[in-house]
Amino acid sequence: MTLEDVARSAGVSLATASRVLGGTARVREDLRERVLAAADRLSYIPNAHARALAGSSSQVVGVICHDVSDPYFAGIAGGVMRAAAAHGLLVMLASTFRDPAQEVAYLSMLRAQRARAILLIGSGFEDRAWERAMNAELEPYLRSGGRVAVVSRHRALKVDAVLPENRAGGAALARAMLDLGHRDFAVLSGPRTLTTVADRLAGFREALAEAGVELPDDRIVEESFTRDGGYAAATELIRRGVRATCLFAVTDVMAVGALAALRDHGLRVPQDVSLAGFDDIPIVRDLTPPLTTVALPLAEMGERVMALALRETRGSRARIERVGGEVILRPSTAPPRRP
Amino acid sequence: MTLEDVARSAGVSLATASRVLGGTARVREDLRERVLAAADRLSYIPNAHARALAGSSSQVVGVICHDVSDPYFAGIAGGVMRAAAAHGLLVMLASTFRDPAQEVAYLSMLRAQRARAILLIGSGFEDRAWERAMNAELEPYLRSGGRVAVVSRHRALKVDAVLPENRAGGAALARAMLDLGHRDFAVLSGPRTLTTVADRLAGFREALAEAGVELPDDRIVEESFTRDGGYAAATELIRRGVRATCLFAVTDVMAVGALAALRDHGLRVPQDVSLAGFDDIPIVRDLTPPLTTVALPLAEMGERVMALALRETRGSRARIERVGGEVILRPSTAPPRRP
DNA sequence: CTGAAAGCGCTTACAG
DNA sequence: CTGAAAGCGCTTACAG
Repeated sequence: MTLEDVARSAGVSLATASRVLGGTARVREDLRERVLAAADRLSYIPNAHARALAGSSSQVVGVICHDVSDPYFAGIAGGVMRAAAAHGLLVMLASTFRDPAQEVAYLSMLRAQRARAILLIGSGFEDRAWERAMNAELEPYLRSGGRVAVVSRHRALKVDAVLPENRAGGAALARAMLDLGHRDFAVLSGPRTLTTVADRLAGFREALAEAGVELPDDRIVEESFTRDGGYAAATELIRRGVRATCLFAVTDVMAVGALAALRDHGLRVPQDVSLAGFDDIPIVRDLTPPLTTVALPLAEMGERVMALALRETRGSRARIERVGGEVILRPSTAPPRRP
Repeated sequence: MTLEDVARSAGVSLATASRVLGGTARVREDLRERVLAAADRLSYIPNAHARALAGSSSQVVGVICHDVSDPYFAGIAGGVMRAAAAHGLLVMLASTFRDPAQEVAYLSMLRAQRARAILLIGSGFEDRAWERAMNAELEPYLRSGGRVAVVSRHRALKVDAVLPENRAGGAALARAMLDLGHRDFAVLSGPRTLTTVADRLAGFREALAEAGVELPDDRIVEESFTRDGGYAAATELIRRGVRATCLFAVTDVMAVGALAALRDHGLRVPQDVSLAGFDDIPIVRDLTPPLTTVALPLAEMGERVMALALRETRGSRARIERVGGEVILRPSTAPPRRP
């Protein structure tokens, strides 16, 4: 079932059938109707590959994230999908499972697919070789007219970006905890090669420093970026005998694990120790206690990064859209108990 | 940058270059190396559209689910993505946001993309018109060699399927609750036009009936399939003054909302009322109290549905793989308090 | 094993 | 406005 069949069945030329179905040019009303009728009658489905090959632009946008099953990415992906639906676009979604090499490989596959735009969702890696490899893929793609927009990375990639204010958010959270009266902190961190982690940590630390509060390196435990990583990090802190009154998990997902670890070790939150996260994934308001966190509008970020990728760009410079994080105080944090 | 350029640069014919890069035929070693070197030197990226058009099969599989940002689908999607990566496939993911018409529309777009396989994840709708429209898309797709596999639906679609044992799971959960001593139940249900809901409910009800316990219709509250739907349903139950000792939320996501509602109304779980869910999404073990549920191996289901879609199928009949649900008793359920 | 050529299903200048 | 034709970038019989 090809356009050829439709054209023949409608008694018009291939070109006319194409123009009707593609909506690319005005066609006499009666011919138009005959083509439409024929297409319908034959249940004609255009071949997207032929279309793309022949020049019409692709309706596919590629999205690369670390892991769709992580609530943070799932939230952003939800926004991306909604925006895609609104524009009649199809989304190719790839999960790298945090493997930099996979990220480069997917980028290459997406280029081969001639995706109209590519969205990179999630923290970049602070890794020279990776940056070089990424740029080697990105640059020719951009030159050939491809559009790239990212959420949450910046450093070496000069493309449109939606940037959560990780640093400012970390700092605001630190100040909020200082206001509560805390002076002894510890951090449950993810891999610091992730820019997101580095930024949140830096902001948190700076705000503490401004208040004259130190955060020694042994108060920072680095674990994997998952619920179990959070559990392990909290456990390690307890093992070290760290006596902090307030814990900052660099992501909510890690905070969820930390909360479980604290409970398993008989520590009450917030009576014995306060705990705060970052992101405001949907579940954290339903934890016991509900989690203090820095809220990011995940779905909206997804919609905005898509909008950036779709905007007309006549050679204009990379656009950066900053997304503020709002500190939301919930019962998981409280003033420290006076000894 | 086309294959033509690579061939010229390597001093071979287009055909030879194609054979080397496509790995479709044996080529003399020295020519082979020249082609590879040229492709590398020119940073050649094949055009997937041209490849697909010219006959080589597509490397794309389409996945349609209700909502990626829902933990249930995110979990399954994670398994799908992992399987896709293992096979070098790209995944086109579409979220229908539970709109049957969107589902049909995406199916059509995926056909246009000539996806090698299409995966339908999530409950079907009990809706004749929808079934007819789906079959109208599916049938020609299958006839043209497309592969289709589904998770969680069956009725009218005769294709390979991974079927969670919703009915048996609902029944097993009911029996477990009966064993605990409960006799007064209520159900927080999602839309019953979703086969998944209908099945879980039926199983639950049947097992109760076998034990001589009735579940009157006014003990079943139907709300949307979300956290807020669960909250609303629990609230409605309380408003009605229903005096059940055990609540069954047909999905964990709804149970999360229900738990919050119960707490907000001053009801303790499980002391005042027991609560159980279904799915075992990752978060529920970290709730307070951890939630009793029927565990489904979400990621594995994703991997299995992909395996089904990729298997050789020389005209064999539809294969059904059943996935058992395991009742996991956690602290959210306890024997009813003796009045 | 290698190459010239046809063909995959469309779109779009180019004439008319 | 409409049609014949070239061309998009590949793959794959078909000869050699």
